[in-house]
Amino acid sequence: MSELQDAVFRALADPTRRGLFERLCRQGDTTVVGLLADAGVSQPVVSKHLKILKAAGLVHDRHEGRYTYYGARREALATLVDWTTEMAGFWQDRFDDLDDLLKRMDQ
Amino acid sequence: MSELQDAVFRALADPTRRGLFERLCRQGDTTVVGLLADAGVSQPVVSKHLKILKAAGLVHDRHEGRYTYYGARREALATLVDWTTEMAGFWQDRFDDLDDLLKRMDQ
DNA sequence: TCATTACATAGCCAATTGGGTATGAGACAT
DNA sequence: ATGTCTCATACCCAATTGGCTATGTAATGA
Repeated sequence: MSELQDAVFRALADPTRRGLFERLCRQGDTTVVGLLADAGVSQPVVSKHLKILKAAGLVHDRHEGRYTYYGARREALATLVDWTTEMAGFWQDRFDDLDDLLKRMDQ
Repeated sequence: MSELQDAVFRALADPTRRGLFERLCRQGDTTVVGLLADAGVSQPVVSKHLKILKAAGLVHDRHEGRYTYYGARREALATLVDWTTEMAGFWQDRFDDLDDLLKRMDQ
């Protein structure tokens, strides 16, 4: 029901956007042209996707001269984690063996 | 890049589908009519969404007479957890790098 | 000053998506 | 045997989405 939750899930649903976010996680702050290289789409499309990721709180931007550096906001992933944890929680009430999932989440 | 990962993210992007999955997590195996109550959409639409969730491995179904019971498949959440963990991991790595860098600069 | 570079926005279009109604196929009850 | 109930599929439609090109604006460099 949460507005933010919906924005996060929706933003990460597109593979191009997920790819952009992944690259920002891997390599830190990057300019649009920097991201353009392996994005597989045109520059305006990259800008549009970044705008959507920003609206979902998944990235931040910083202007330096004519460059705009984008970076991942990993705190936003908490939305995903919280939801998954909640779903797993409902399960814990229902089943006894959650080991595999819980072990993964422990890491 | 993973086919399954893409299906999972895409399936959970829609609020109606997420709602269905949530209810299955909360209340265990349920029939289509059972889910129909609070879904806010017509029965065929519920069936269609369940089909998409099933294709993503997020739910399973079991036939009993004229009823079809759907249930959440917990293993599928591992896809989400793994991805999130990986993204968080890159963060950790970069943090370590930064730490390392700062230590070098201290000398 | 003028060209170039970095980026965002606007406008366009085809494909996908999420919803609907109509209908068919089994299972069950009367 | 017939009607009802559960569910899935087929088909249709409007809205959204994801891509493109063209263009504008600001910063930089020659």
